Amino acid sequence: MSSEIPKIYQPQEVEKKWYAHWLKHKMYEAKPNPNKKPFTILMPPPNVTGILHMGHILNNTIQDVLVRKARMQGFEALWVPGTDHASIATEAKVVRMLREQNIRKADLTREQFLEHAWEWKEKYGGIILEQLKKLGASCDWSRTRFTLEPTYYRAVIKVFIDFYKKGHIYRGLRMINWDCEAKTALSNEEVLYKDEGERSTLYSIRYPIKGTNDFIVIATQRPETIMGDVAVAVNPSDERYTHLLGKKALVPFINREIPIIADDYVDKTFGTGCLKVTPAHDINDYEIGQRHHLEVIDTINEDGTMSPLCQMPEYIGKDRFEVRKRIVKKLETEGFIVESKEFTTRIGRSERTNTVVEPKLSLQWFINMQAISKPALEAVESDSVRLHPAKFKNTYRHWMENVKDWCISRQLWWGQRIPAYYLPTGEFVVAETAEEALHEAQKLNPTYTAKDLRQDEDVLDTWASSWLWPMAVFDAYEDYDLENVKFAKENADLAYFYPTDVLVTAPEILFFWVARMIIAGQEYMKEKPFSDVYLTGIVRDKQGRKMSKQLGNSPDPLDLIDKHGADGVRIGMLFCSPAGNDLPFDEKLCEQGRNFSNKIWNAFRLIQGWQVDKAESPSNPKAMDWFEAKLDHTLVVVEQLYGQFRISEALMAIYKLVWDDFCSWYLEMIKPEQGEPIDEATFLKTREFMESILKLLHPFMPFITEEIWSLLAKRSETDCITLSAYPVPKNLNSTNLLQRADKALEVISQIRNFRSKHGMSPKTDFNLQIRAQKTDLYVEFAAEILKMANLSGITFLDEKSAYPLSFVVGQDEFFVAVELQKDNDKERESLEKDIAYQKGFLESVLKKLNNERFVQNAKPEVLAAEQKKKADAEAKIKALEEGLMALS
RNA sequence: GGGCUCAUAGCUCAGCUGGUUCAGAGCACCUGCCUUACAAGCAGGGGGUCACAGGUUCGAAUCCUGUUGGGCCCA
Repeated sequence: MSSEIPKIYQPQEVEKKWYAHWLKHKMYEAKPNPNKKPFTILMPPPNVTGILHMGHILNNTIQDVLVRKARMQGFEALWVPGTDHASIATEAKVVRMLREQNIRKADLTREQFLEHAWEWKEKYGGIILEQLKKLGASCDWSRTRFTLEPTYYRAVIKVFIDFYKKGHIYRGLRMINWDCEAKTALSNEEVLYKDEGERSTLYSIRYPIKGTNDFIVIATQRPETIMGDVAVAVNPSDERYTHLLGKKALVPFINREIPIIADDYVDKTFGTGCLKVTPAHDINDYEIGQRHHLEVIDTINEDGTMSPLCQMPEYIGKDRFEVRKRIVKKLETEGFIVESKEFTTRIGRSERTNTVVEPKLSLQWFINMQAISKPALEAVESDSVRLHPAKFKNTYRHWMENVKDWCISRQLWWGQRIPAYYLPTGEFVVAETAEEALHEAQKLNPTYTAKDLRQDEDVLDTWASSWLWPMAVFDAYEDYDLENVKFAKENADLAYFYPTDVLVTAPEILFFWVARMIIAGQEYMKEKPFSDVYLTGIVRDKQGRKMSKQLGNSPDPLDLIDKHGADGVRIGMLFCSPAGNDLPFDEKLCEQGRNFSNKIWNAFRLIQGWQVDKAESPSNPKAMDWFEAKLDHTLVVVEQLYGQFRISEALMAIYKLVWDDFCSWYLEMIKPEQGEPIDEATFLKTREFMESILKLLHPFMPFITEEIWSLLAKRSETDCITLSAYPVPKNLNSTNLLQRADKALEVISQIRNFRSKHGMSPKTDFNLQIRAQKTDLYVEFAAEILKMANLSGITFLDEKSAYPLSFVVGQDEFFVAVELQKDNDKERESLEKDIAYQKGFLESVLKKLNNERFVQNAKPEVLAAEQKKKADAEAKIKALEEGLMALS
């Protein structure tokens, strides 16, 4: 026994050591290799602001498993890592950081702000990738990309221009947050709400119904917007107002006729249940307006004063809040106000100026999706891109068939700035650089100078950069010839690694990202970006809540790795994570993973501790044949499961092979007596088995397998399991052997069961008498049965035994040659119960066999199976009844 | 409101085109063991009217219809 090997596996130093070793020897760097097929995975780039959470652990473990296996199977395996600049999240983070330093974004120029942002990115942006190394991720770090780095930036701009030229990009109206004081658009993140809400007044105002003396009473907190009203909406199920639907109401003062419409958005319990619809000044009203094809009347100017469209000369040019006061007075004097009451509401204020944010319709940039999404729908429909699990195909189809245009502009600074330049006339040109833009502008009017051009302030949606990921990581657009819409020169990486193989991501970004990548791939490569999409579940806590920082219900993955080892955590995550299903995470799963590590470690300790006797001849040929067959069989099963992306099931198959078949059965069969040496043939074969097992495990548990691999034999520095050849099955005609062995193992289990039932210690041996029609199976496995069941001998009988204690396996009867004080009543009861069950079973079988229609309709193999069931049951009943008779 | 999807041991899930690989796995649980590889272990065991109600069939967890209850996406 090698005393220097600890009894319990210690992952901490081992993991650090091997990860450094792999990187030192550049074992995960890939380049085009004509002698190998490529296998490529692109990491969905995590937010650069992110820190590792359980979702990343799951997602990246799966990717690592796939890429490590492919590498061992002889592919040129490439896993490209990187981060996403995440414009909204990062900008918010930087703004918050600056505020802590008493710097306001509004006081900075765009350039100054971006300087701070880059500084932040350099400092914190790599954290998440460093954390992934702790997990064991076998990425090619030399290829790490960032979606805002210069080449990537250029790619995004090029694509914008290309799409613009192709006519796929247009400007359209959309509701944004507007700061009337700063006269600027705000992102949602720049709008603040007081936690406790704000006090406001809710006015109930009556609008006359046209052609009657009746009124309808609406409730509003913004009476200054009534001149922008285009409808009154009520809930369709609100019986109070059903009779008014289709009638016209008249806006006070200006007497505009507006329809009374029904819309589900309206909350019956709020105010009077009647909503005035003002599409220009409220996002929800805007949507109602869209649904009912209503006009938009914008009555408020950029600076928050009333516009001429309000049709009230005395208010034009006056501030919205002043007008509110004056109009309330006027409504009161003219008898329109029914009630006014104070209430608490949520009011958005500008982070910059603290003014009340005005929802404002604004021109934004859109991509016309209908025009470009057809090939992407087709790619999934035809299974050119396969989704796992396939149920997402339906969801995908539905979305793609009802695809909406994509608003790609964002009111932010951190991101690729929209390359549109406005001219004093309000026209604009689109160009890659300011110089080119000027050039274009001068085509319109040669007198323009650089000063006449003003670049769009907004940046592009982050997804408008990440949808190019599969091409941009290979610098595809550096060589892209926009004029001719094709790649100008050969790009070796792109040619070799594209299309990639598998994308592993979350279902919630199936449309935001996956679909758009397919669209972009079809657009520029005329080829899908990947063949298979593995959609993972959401990691939840035990109560089923999504794990999030706000809830604080997510364990820190690095703590878990510290406690259970990276291998343990990886295994724990995968144990219960079928594709597409949520997984309620429980730290116990990592413990199970850790226990498994320890089991493997101890199997290694056993083998390592053996003394080898070269003279000895192999004493366990049957056990070796059997395990060889079992291993081969598992290899086939595991390969199938991988093919179907049933990763957790593949893991479970390997888990059982290792724990049950290898440790509990095989090693126990061949284990020499205490202090005895093992014969060399068995030792070598067993070590070979161990190596195969380690290889099977390596994609799941890279560290412990590398460590044991290095200890199991003398090896050179670069002879690593991570680059070793994955095992392949040797002999596929082993089904018969496995079936026979199963039966032998069943007998052993039954003997153990018998002992347990009769309170007999496993240490007391006895002779086993077998009455069987065919005894060859027991002769074949005699050595194993004797050892595993601790028997003193096996004898075969033609007759019933004199020993009354027996059990039945299949059609064979087994007698335990030992004098036991037996409890006749208990024994009889147990036998009678068994007989009753068997008779019931036989009856159900006979019912089928006696049914003419069954015999006629059932397939021959089904019929044969039923007949065998009948024979087995009859034999068993006979044996049990004999046992019962012997008792009396 | 529209679409998609799910419901099987205490928990997490397998169960392909209906028929002992049909009621299964892992964990948890119970019993007995510190048997020198491993108590983070060994051996054995008990758990389910397959959400509910109908239907099709010789036969349904599996196919059809409805009900109920979850989840996701879009609005």
